[in-house]
Amino acid sequence: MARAATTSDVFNAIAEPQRREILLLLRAGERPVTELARELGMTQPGASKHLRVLREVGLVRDRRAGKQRLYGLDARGLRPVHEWTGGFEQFWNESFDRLDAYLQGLDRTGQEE
Amino acid sequence: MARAATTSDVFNAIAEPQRREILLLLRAGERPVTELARELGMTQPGASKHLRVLREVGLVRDRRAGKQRLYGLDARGLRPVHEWTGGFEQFWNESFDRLDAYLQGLDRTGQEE
DNA sequence: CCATCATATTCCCTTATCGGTATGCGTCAA
DNA sequence: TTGACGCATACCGATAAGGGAATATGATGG
Repeated sequence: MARAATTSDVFNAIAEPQRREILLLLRAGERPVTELARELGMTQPGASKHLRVLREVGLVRDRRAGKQRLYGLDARGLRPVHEWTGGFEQFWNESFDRLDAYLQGLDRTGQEE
Repeated sequence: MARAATTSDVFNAIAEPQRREILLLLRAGERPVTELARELGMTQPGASKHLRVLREVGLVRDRRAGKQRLYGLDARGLRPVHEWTGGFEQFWNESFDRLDAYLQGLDRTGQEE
């Protein structure tokens, strides 16, 4: 049972580096599949499959334009991720104070390895 | 070649729902493995394995406390994720304007399926 | 040193994922 | 209608992830 109910989850969708690349590119505007594939150095089926995942979680939208199919960004799904990580914001500041205490302490016990 | 170079990446670490739960719990303070497992309804080995992933990407730190091993949050690694998604912030506002135009357009062509 | 408790690791199985290649399907032009 | 183009899907192989159960490791108390 690999990766449990992770599928079709936005967190999972952006766990893939190439999919993140696609999203970054789409900030500049819509693109057809072939152009995405070319810009990212992947095959056309590869791009299509990543786009399918992104579409299923709602991060991209597609639109027909003649023979082409233009993919566009729908970044609204990224907002929950931004907010989720934002829930830790106080902790990554606090880390420098409270965590440093840990780090000293565990260096003392765990250094012989 | 499943999941490519995703491994040992923070994005991948938080792609797992249970690992996200662990991080949320650890905001309230350090905890031993067994307590985490109990609170999340998973087995002890299961918790240990998830904690291992989180440790390898630097999201948690462990510290010995007698027979126990206390895990604590190190949220600094979440900051890049927060910033990455933040790079799309203007787009999830803009979406309501620009994207709605797409959506109307593609409903017209893609509705027969 | 031995027993015990807490945790990590290993093994096994099932399943998902990624990449590539080949192929199917829809659209447009002639 | 046919052929070319753009893209999606199916299939295949390799990989590795997640869960469970059993076991190993490590520290502690007596």
